[in-house]
Amino acid sequence: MTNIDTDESSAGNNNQRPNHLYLIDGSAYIFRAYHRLPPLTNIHGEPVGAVYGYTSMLWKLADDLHAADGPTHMAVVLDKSSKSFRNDIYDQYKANRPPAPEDLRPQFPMIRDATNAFSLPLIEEENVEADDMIASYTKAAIAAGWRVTIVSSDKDLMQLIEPVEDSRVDMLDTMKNARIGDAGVRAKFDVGPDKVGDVLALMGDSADNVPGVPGVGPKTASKLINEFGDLESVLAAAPEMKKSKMRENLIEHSDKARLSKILVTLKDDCPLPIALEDMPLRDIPPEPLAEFLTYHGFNSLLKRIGQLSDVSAANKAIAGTRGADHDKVKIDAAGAIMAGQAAKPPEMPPINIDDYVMVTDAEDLQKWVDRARAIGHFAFDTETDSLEAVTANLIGFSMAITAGEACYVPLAHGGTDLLAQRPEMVEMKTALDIIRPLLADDSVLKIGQNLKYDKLVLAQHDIIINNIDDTMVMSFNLDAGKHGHGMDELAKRHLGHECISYKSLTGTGKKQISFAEVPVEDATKYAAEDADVTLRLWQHLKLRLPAEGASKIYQMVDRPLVDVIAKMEGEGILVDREKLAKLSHDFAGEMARLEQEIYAIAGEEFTLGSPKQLGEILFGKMGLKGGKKGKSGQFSTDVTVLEDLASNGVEIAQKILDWRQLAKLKSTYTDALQAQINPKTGRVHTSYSLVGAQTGRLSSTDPNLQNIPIRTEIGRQIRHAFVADKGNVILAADYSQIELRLAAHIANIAPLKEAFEAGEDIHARTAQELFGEVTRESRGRAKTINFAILYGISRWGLAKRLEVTPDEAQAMIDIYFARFPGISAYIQETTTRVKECEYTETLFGRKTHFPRINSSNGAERQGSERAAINAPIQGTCADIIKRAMARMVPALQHAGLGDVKMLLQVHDELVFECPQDKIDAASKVINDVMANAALPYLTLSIPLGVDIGTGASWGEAH
DNA sequence: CGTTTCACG
DNA sequence: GACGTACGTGAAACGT
Repeated sequence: MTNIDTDESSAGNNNQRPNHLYLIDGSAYIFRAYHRLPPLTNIHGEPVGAVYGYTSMLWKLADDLHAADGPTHMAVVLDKSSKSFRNDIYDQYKANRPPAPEDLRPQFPMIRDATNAFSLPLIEEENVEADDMIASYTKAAIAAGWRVTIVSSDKDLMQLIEPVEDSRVDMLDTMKNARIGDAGVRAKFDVGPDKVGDVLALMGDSADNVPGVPGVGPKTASKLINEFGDLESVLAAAPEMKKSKMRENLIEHSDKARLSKILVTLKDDCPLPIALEDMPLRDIPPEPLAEFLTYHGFNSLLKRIGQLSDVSAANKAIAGTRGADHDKVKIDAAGAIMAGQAAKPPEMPPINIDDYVMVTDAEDLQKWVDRARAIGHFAFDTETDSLEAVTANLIGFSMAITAGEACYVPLAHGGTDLLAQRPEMVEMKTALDIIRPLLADDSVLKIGQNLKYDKLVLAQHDIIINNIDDTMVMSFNLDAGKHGHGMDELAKRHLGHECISYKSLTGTGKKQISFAEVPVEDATKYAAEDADVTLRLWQHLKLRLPAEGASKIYQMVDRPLVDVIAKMEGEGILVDREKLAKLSHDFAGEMARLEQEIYAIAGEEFTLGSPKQLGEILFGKMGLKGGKKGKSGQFSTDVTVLEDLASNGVEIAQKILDWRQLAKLKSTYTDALQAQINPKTGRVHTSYSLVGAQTGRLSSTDPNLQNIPIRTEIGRQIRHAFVADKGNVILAADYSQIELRLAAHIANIAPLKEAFEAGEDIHARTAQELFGEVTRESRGRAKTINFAILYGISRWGLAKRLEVTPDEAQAMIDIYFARFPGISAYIQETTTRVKECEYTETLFGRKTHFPRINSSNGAERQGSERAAINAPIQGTCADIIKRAMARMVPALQHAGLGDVKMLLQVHDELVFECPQDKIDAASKVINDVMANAALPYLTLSIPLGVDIGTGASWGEAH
């Protein structure tokens, strides 16, 4: 891990610091990459594992470039031929090397292409080894007063490090992400860098066929050198040593040792083919690099091209604004620059809950508001009596102006109970009138943790919050997959602070009290702390956003969505209560009938909803076959098991399946939804979480409106209960096959792209490619395989789904990969990359972290691998529909369709409530916005198809 | 509070 | 040799 100061002392005086030359030992890297990476092939079928590894390594360095003491000059050094002066003095030198593997040889010229693609100078001289060239350049650079970093892990090169604590030469091992200086050499060889040659001469090097002295290995060699000083002294002292095999060997093989010394000593006076000054590091021109990446289909790198400059700009911004604070910016395994959790947060006074102020009169409040306006930003938080924003009552609010400077404004403590003692408070209306203009002011930034909630609560009081930053969303854009994004967790992680728990104030369970009943003194500590912590978190996270390349997704996609989602939740959707009640009643009747039949067959009554009891009845008492026990030792009774029984004519199984379906529909939907109708609005208001799904999708709770039934006719009836208000229709617009389209684009699957371009039935096309014919059967299988591919396939998983043997499933996978070579390249490239940097990215740069991708637990690791294959596709889909949503509101407004309301999002579908006379106009706008949502940032190689339907209910609109 | 099942994309 | 085999979610019910 490399720590680089970005404070003023180093970043602020770039002009004065010495030139810094990075010398990349390209040849050594190729071999390591070749052996370390799986045998990847590019889209042309050429082996490119080593090329990919090499390209990734250069990429990492490109990030390093922008560090404060990063390179000013850079060059790649390659071996041109296998011969050098060493072969003239010792014909056995490197003679034991096997020839390069067949699939590595064609990669050597590609390494040159890669180097050229990065517009880096390439040094390769006939009859000169790369090591000697590196030694010569190092010597010249040091003589000129420069610093040198050798990008290699070759131990021979360690001789070039200066034997002092602050060596001007160091080595960088990009695979281990380690920097090696004088101390690193001593740790490895137990001698200083200047004695490494002597140690190597004694121990020899089997890889290069350097003989050394028989019987002397690294331990003995360093011991001898430390005792006698250098090789010649060791050899001279040998006759005086006490009699041993080692003494004999030292005497007998002294010539070999001297020869070895010559062989390992680097030649540092080679003529320099390019002058030092002629390899300055410039911005990397994107075109040649893009061309190279495109040719090989290195798509994940390709789409990150923009970041090379992004990172540069972001880092400069940090160096410029940070000034006095001493944060470290470090380079992680991926080379992404992170000011991570390990970094100390910006310096702030400690959190002291006794410093917080309670504001109880209007003049005081006005002073806080004026101060917030003067500073231009503040943290804000509302306190209410409910988690449900649409119905929650406002109890008070808190503000934090600077770290530690926070207040709470109680508004409705003591409740409405006339007997209760009401504490002194600013009158609600007065207080709201004072903060309303501030919250609406576009020039003052409002910082909050999940501000969507506060927006909804305050919307009840005609307060609009403009210009926001949301720490929860910021955290999600930085750390999705690493940890949760709740405030308490973030405070602990980033500030080392344990927040006062809500429960400690209100209690839990039966005894729980409303926040309005919490004493104002306690409420002040709690609420002001929330605002204070939010402000501190913001100061921490806002620095990380640009440094870690997360600004784009935050600013372009997720931040604008907070307003949009709040608006949708506030609208809610109209639900036909009578329809649901009737369904509940019908389901209950049918369930009762089935229940009796089931008990009759089973011969006893039992709890039908208990999988445990059911399993015992079926496989124990009735002795049916096909019982599988899971790890809990319980019989499984899930659909696959019951369907299996049913298809074998087991009557009870089908009845249980039917009962189960009804029980599910009734409890989860028809009963529950009625209870979710908001009494104030008469509509159902779901709550969307912007941070709920690691891939960037939304999730929906209370109630979940993203899993309303559709697949079965009986379940589908529930959709008919979601209706439009008078004079309106429900308009449902969904992306057609968007995940497959994006997979075709991202993995560059030519036949699928053609099919989408031509508007073909994609599963039929897949069936044609795979099985040579399109039948109902083959199309169904093709559909299953298509989805399996998106999810990271395994032969066993596919076998289970298709009810074939794993071997047959594997055969289908093989054919699929052969017909669509892009997909296997994508899978290989994605898994390789995620193993290196532990995150994936969408086309819009959204990161999802996979901290368990290198787990030693196989199941855990493979699970992460499959998720990582899926994440860029699912995540890009989420990005696209989110962009469509953010643009939809102004687009409708602009078209004079402000009364068309966006109500729901279901991953690839948007549901609107639309005045009957505006269906055509709205359809056009909605289609336009959705189909073009990727533009202009991203031009896809496939069209995005949108299907739109309308009807009196959601069910009819499909 | 964990497990099982099942609703959706 | 076992693990457990499709990705992402949330809700309800059971049973400890």
